[in-house]
Amino acid sequence: MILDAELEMGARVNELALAARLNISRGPVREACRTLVQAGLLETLVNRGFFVRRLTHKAVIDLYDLRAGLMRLAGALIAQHATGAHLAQFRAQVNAMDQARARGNTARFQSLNAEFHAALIEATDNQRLQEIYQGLVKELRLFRRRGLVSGNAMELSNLEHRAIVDAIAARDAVAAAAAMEHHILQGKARFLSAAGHEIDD
Amino acid sequence: MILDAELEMGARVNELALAARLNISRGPVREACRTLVQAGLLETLVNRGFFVRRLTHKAVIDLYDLRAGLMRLAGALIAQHATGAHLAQFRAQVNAMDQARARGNTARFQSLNAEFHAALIEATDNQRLQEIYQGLVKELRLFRRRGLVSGNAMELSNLEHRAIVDAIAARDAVAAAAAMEHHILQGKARFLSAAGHEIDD
DNA sequence: AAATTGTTTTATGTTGACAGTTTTATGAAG
DNA sequence: CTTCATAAAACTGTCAACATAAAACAATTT
Repeated sequence: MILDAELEMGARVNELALAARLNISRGPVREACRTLVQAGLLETLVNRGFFVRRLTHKAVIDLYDLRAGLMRLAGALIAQHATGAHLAQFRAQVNAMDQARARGNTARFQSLNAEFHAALIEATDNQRLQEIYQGLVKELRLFRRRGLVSGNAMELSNLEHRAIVDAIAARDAVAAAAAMEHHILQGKARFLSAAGHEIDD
Repeated sequence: MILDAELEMGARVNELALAARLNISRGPVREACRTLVQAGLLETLVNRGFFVRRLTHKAVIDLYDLRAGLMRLAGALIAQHATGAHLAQFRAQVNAMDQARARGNTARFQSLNAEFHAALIEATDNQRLQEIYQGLVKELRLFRRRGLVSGNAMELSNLEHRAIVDAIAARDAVAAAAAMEHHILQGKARFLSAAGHEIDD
């Protein structure tokens, strides 16, 4: 509900209403909310309840920096560990994104883009890194008014994707790390310059 | 209780007993456990309860890699943002660690070491980075039989600390990032070579 | 009319109880 | 003495109710 923007930022989570809607009692609702607090999607105020976390501009920038750091690490790890199957998958995903871009299908591009990033993180074979990264992505989704992406941005983004895959294929950990970091920081720059119709990554 | 090793790895958390000990009911205990699950200190099995997380050797290695990546990012951020007051604090902490080392006071060295790392992370001015890093440190404490550190390891460690502070003082983000990463990866190497009497960082 | 105070309403924090599952204990058979 | 089946105990998952704090509203005063 939070990620689908059914609950807007700052909104209070009514435990009783939510429990009624889900046909459960308040106990499980509260336990779930505690999980979401730790995940960064909710915040809690004593005797006032749970609220959808309000992300400041700075917090979003911080999250981009964090993602850049994690993705940099991911690049180095993948370059060391990736199998041929992984590389084939990455190439297929990048090609599919080019097709979506050619058709102007931004929604499909974004969907494929998220899958590509998830596949990269999975290939690191670092469970905790996956968990933390996916948590950050969810937090960022709090802020993204999912939408308009220019064809130009898609093209640039996918060129960066190719650079990443090429570095991994060359088993060049340093280059892969740099390409990953650069890609996320480009996404951060797009967010900063065009607040509103940014491309996700 | 988990971090003080009062509950050993793999142990089941008895909700009723814990509630009785704390003079509260099971509800708050369960909510706290849910938080600890998300923090990585507990794991949950349906109809069986909460268990202190069991860290495999690989999971510890993965955590070191993650910490290295986060600390690398921290180094770059600090080099850009640190104030003179920060630098003075860092230098004082490193000097204090040298004194503790000279006296062979390993406990104090470790305590100061933890403070130094916490101060570094704070200086990044990135709230989420702080939270995630401190979470990782807690996870790693699950594994550390806190103890014996050779004087030699302390000396090497503190030399790395000085390299970090010098790079920050020079406002060299690249060097600071590299020094940070190197420091943590050295810690990882110490863990790998000497399982049992490793130095923490 | 604005502000302040008192009252009602709403919602959270917590508790104790119940149902269902897992674990442990018990006892019979091999 | 071990193994398996059965019964008892213990514990988790969930619920409904109570107590308390905050918010909303009404009435009084300035």
